[in-house]
Amino acid sequence: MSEPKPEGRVARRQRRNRAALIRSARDVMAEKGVDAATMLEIAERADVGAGTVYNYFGSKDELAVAVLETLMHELAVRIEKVTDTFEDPAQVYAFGIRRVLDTATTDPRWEQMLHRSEVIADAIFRTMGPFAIRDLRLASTANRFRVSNPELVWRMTTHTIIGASLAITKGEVPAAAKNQIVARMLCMTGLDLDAASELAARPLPDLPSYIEGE
Amino acid sequence: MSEPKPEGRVARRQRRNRAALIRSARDVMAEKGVDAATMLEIAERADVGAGTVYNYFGSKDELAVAVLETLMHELAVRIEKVTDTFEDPAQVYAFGIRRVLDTATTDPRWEQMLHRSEVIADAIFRTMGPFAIRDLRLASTANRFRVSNPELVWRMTTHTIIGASLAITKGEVPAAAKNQIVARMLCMTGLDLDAASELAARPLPDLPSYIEGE
DNA sequence: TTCTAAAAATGAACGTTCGTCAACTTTGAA
DNA sequence: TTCAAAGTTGACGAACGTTCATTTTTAGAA
Repeated sequence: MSEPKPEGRVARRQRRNRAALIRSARDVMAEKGVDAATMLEIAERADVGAGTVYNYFGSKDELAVAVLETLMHELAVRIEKVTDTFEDPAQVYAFGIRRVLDTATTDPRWEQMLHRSEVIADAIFRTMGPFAIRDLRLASTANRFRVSNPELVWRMTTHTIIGASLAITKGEVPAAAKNQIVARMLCMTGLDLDAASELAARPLPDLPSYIEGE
Repeated sequence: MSEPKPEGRVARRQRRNRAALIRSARDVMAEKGVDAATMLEIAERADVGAGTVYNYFGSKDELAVAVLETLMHELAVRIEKVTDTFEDPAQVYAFGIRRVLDTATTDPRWEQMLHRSEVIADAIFRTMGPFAIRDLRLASTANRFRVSNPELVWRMTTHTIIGASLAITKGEVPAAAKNQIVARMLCMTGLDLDAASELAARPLPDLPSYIEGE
């Protein structure tokens, strides 16, 4: 281990390049969609040669996943800031779901990504899973939910969120149905329909904006 | 309308070509996956020129959707044959879901398609929707389910099915969890967890094999 | 500061792909 | 038999992700 070594120019440039590439890819993919975004344009916007991208990401897909994870981590942090003042553990989980659904259907950067459902669902599962699964556990021990296998319920919920977001984005389902959607998703936690509907209809506090560096 | 005209050679050849293309595409895509299947190989296996494919299907994606719809229609017909003897309308819906989940995780032709989650979920929604939505309605009027918006519940369920199938296929969730998965999906119909679990655990009659021509 | 070997960046070139198109063949009514 | 319309064909263009030989930059030793 040679950790204490001072950060050299290489390391600094690599961090800058990596960040610039993710930022560039995030923008291009949000504008044109993942498929229409070309590696060349992404590289150019990041002020980097076409081949350099492959020193940082093994493939276009890997880059797309990195972009997704960035977006989701930011959202998870913002949600966390609000929910850690909540009393009811079930409400913490419900709030998270509602905000993810809202963001996915509102933020144009997410919308373009929705078409890679399986990739995005997996990214949500991994990135936001630690928060969601913890909340599911807490609410279960508090006897609000009845979840024996939180990983499973969370995985099913991520796919449902993406599916619902897609349907709303495509106009197949009105955005006004969001509360209904959330209620049905909450039913998967063992809550009965009435309790779930009530939980999904509670007032929704605003999210704080994201501040770089945790 | 010139319906009564006897079917000419053109029409006959077109039907043959179209069917051959779908069959060919179904095989190649099942073997190599949707992306790895090239339009050239599909055309060759159907004994047709490379350009001809585009007279029948506007794009590779359109062809993939046609393949999916064929598979799903066959499955829907097979399910229908069993369930129209059931007494409990809730069980009809539950059986359908269970069988779709089973097929998606077992049939190699489905497995390869799972990676286009959003396309396949949409195809399930449209192709099997008429059956599923009807069953949801029947079970609701019988007071077994509580579903005010069956289209919405069905749409959410399709995405959940695909997500769960993907997870099982990738080995992230054991196949033994299928009953749990189905139970949680049934919760979305307003059923409480215990009733849903019971319904998901009932003995599962076999499916008849598919017989060409309804 | 100067030198050097290793690490990183570069962008032209490569191999594939989808989808198009002008030439060709088949069809069936007159 | 004739011939315009409909259908088929495979070579082709354009565009993409990825590779790799070459050049540039770096960190540390002399």
